[in-house]
Amino acid sequence: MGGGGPHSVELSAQSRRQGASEVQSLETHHGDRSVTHRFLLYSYHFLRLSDWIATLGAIYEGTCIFDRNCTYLDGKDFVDFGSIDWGRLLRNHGISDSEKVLIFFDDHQSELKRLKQALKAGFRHIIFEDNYDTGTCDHYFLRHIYDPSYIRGIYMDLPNTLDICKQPKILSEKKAKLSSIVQDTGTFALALSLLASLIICFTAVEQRRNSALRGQPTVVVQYNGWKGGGLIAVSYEARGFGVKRRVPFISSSMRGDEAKRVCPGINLVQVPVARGKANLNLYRSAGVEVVAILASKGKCERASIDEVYLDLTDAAKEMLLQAPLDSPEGIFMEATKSNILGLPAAMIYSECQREGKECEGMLCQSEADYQDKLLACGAIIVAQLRVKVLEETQFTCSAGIAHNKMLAKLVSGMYKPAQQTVVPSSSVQDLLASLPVKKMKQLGGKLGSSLQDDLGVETIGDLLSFTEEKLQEQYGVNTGVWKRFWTDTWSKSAMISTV
DNA sequence: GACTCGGTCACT
DNA sequence: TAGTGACCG
Repeated sequence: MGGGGPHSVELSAQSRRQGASEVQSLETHHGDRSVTHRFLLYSYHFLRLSDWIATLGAIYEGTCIFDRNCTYLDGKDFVDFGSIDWGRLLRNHGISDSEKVLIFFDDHQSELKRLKQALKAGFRHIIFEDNYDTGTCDHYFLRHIYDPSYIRGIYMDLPNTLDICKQPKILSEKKAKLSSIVQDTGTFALALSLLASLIICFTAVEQRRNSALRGQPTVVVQYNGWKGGGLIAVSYEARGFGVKRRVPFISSSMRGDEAKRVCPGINLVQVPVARGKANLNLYRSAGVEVVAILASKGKCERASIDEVYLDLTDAAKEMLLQAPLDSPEGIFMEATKSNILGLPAAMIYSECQREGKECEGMLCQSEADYQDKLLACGAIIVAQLRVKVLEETQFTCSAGIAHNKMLAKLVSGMYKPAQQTVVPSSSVQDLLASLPVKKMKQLGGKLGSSLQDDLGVETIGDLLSFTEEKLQEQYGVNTGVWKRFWTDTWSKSAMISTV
């Protein structure tokens, strides 16, 4: 069933079963619509397709209709999309212009592979849909890397970012320092770090230990005696029920009893105890397992019990040398070889623009600069690593891929669980400009609050508009936090291996 | 009675 | 240098 990951076969079988009933309901539901255009269907499953058909109906009002006269390439008649003689099949349906066909992919296959095949067959209107629950699998495709606007609010363009603080009042000394950092960054633009963060490793570890907990809402608690114990980790299944470690606007944390009330079926796992205290060694060693895998691709720096930074600069450069990303062919080859694209994914929607040329342009992007290409390689490597981690440890993890640790960390949790987020060139400005100060590492506490309350700043953009004198007057720029802020923001945050 | 508590960093 | 506080997860 195509080149999917280990989940594909299983999910496809499930999807097929659901497909039969789904088709039934589609015909009933859309049967009274007037047919103005033939909708050719290639699919071997129809998971939640009805929703999408309805959506399409709204988008392409009157032009997209489910048609009884479908050719089903399904079951024993299955032919892979890329192997179908589309010219002949279209003619059989009286369609002469393939550019007027809308292709709808819901097959959880490599989007790049499909895009290439579709373009080759003359199709120009393509929608990719994917609808598995997040966290079950992962997915990655080029637009993530090459389309700066695709990932909202993330960008990396140091000179432009500096423009944010164009106030001439910045102390010349500080300015010089900043410039030197930027200069440094310019040369090291080749440097790339990324952060991978193990998601809720405590519950994941417990779920791996006890198969009965897998897929079940689970929390790890300590000090079971009072109100069910304090929550130290919450699985994503449990989060779906509204269980969380901290309850917003209420000073107390959620405890075991409260979790049980919100989610009666929840599993409370007692954290291991040694000498009367919580012993997290089990979870630490789980992290070590992951780091051991990541370390094969670059220097690792453990940031916390469940987070690690990985410097992929060399690995990315090497990949780029071996397979320059100038041609889509190379990208396709590498991407396919990397075995990341075939994995079913969290919901990703992409649509080629009306003109086929734009579509191809999106792919080629030969103007994409070297840094972005490195990021692209980094993203591919990370996807590979995450697959490997999943296979070898059963843990899923999220990752941020960026040119410095601060940005990587910042976005690593933007899409989760089990997803990765790339910080392409040209979006950092928007991100930082709109980033609430408290989201910035080290500004999550009192200092961040003071900045908001005293100076009225809401975003990093606001903050950067303040002069050095003002900030110094209020807080003193020489505090460690402040120095770290600048360093992490502007520099590559040189890796310090602690493994 | 109870908002986890231990690691890390910066400062003194 | 040991002690303290902020921050984090």
